[in-house]
Amino acid sequence: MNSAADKRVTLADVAKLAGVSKQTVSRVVNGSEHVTEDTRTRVLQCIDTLGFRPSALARQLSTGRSQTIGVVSNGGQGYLVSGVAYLGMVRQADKMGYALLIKEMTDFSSGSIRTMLDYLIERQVDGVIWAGPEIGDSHAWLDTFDAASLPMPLVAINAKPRPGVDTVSFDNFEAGRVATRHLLSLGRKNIGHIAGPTNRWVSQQRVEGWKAALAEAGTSEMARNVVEGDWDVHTGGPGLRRLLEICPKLDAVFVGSDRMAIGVLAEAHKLGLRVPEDLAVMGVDNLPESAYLIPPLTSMTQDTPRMAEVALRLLVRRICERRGEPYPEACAIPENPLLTHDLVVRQSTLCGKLASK
Amino acid sequence: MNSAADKRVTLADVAKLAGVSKQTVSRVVNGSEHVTEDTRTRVLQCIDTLGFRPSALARQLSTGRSQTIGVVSNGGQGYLVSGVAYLGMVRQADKMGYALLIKEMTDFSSGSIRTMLDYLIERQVDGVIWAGPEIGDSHAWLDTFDAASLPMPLVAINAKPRPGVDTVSFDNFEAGRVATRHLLSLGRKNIGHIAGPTNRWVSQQRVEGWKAALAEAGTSEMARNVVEGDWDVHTGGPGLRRLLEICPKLDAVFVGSDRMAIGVLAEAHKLGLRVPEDLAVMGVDNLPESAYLIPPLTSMTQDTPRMAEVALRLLVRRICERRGEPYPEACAIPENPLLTHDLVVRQSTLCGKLASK
DNA sequence: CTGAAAGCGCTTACAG
DNA sequence: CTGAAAGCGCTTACAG
Repeated sequence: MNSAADKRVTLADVAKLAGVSKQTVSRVVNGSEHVTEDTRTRVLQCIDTLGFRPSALARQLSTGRSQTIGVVSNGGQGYLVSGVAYLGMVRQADKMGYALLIKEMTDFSSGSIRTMLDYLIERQVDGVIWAGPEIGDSHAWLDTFDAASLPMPLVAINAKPRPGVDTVSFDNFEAGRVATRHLLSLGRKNIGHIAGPTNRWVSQQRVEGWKAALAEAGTSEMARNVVEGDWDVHTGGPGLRRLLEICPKLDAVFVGSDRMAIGVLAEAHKLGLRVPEDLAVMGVDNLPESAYLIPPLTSMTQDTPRMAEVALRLLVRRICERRGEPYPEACAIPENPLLTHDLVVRQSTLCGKLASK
Repeated sequence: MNSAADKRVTLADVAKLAGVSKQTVSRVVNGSEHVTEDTRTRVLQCIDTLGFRPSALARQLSTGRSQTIGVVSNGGQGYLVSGVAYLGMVRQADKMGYALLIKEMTDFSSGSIRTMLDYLIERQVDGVIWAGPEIGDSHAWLDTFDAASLPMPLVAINAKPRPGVDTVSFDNFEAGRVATRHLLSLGRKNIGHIAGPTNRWVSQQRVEGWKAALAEAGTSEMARNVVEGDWDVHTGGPGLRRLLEICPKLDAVFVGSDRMAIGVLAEAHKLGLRVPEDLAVMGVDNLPESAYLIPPLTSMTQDTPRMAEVALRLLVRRICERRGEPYPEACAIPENPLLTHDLVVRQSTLCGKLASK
């Protein structure tokens, strides 16, 4: 009898049963204080017997806020962003009372971007996280983006900081520099770098960091020892082989991702190169698995869930600001924060001798 | 001037400018045929000049459909489900014109479940994917679940099939059996199993499959060689050590996840056990990395994105059925399908001699 | 082909 | 403390 097939129970139904106005029921539902304890309990009871569930849709339409944040990603390529980062976002969104509306983009033509933004506007999301990785000129539209042209605030993650656009990214330049310095500090003389795709902002920054470290050490000639991978494990091996062609005396390699580094370790093993004695290897990401590789992999920890969290908080801050409301303390995020990686040294770069220098 | 701060442009605004009724504008927006080419172009032009974006919210309220599917997950534990599976869902949802509303649960008390369902009802999602892994009695509520009590259909993934509840899962029993048969076929006599958490349905099924294979082979005495892990890489090593205590002559191990298998490989290496000569090792998941481990890992491929896709299609089918509408061909999914894993044999179980038997 | 009316289920001022 | 009215922006019959 109380089946879902029945018509939806509305505020009006409750009001009628309780013998009050919709108004009053609304007050009870929203916890207004201006209701007698008497009527409140009566209304609550009617809500219960009728199994009333307020329609969020209707509320959203009248209040103009959807308590929803749109997340635009590109699933195919952003492995980490799509997986681990979601966890950070979902959790944070939940805490702040927002739901996440997930959308995916497959190309970044200006038409597709317009369509996506229009969709989000139609859905009236309260804010947008632009989570697609910056590939080529995929984010070029942000260069001329006028924040005021969008009815809701937008925060980009893992993209190049731009004036007028909120961005939460890792300091990939610094990551490249710290990694390279580490290999230099081991006394390695022929270091190579297997970068991520060269059209990625993240990769480019890491390459710049690597160059900077080499320059600091007066060894800029190594800068040509760079090959391109695609982040994925299967490009690690071929990357190593190409590096060995460029630089046969290669004795260390800074790999752009732990997954490619796994490929490098496999290839080194196949080639009979001892790690770290003959070849020091390090990656970026510090996957849970990395500590258990053979040998355990030195890496740069990248706290992706944290990036997602910070982005969400910043977004909520912007949402509140636009509405002229105070924002929660937790949302006091600095402008365009650059999150840092941490170096975790393990056996793949640490051979007894050199380490204890 | 056309800033977003301005009031929202509505159907009425367009109607006024075009000198027609809201009605007609609505027809144009929704591509109705009963509009003169003349008025259509005029209206379209007005839409363009005004930058009109129809409010999905308002449409949803009047049509009663949100074109949104609620996905309930539990981020902390469902690494794969939360990451890779989302990609399959998002993609499929997009194709079928739905957006995904992501929610996370941290506990499975009946109160939390009720709250979550109420939330989804309030949001008026068109359907629900229940994606939390089945842990202990987390899904017990489904045993007495009356589908008609929910205003929208629900599909559970990776859970025990139950009468009256749509479920899309892997055939983990068969996976356990196939894996164990593989190790038996190699001539191994002392096989062990590192299971996932014993309170997980998935783990239990695999253990049952493993027992079944042993029974078939008349070697049920091996069935006691089971220890529990938590799916994660760090429990692989300890798992192996405990197995060696139980069964010092251990010569093969069926590991419940590739990530734990990575831990096992690391531990075996540390103990001086040769893989596969002394110890054959295999996992489940067939991660991209697994082919590049040392040695390359035999595994059972688990197409998680496909599970997500299938679940979404089945859900869309149910949504259409409830409304008495025909459903897309792609949604003709069988009831409670069990997806299968594929055995991928690699070096970690394949030593020359035994393999060529 | 086109339009006036009523309704989706809430909330926001405004009175009492 | 409580209620009648108008409105959020669209769509669904019903007429013409």
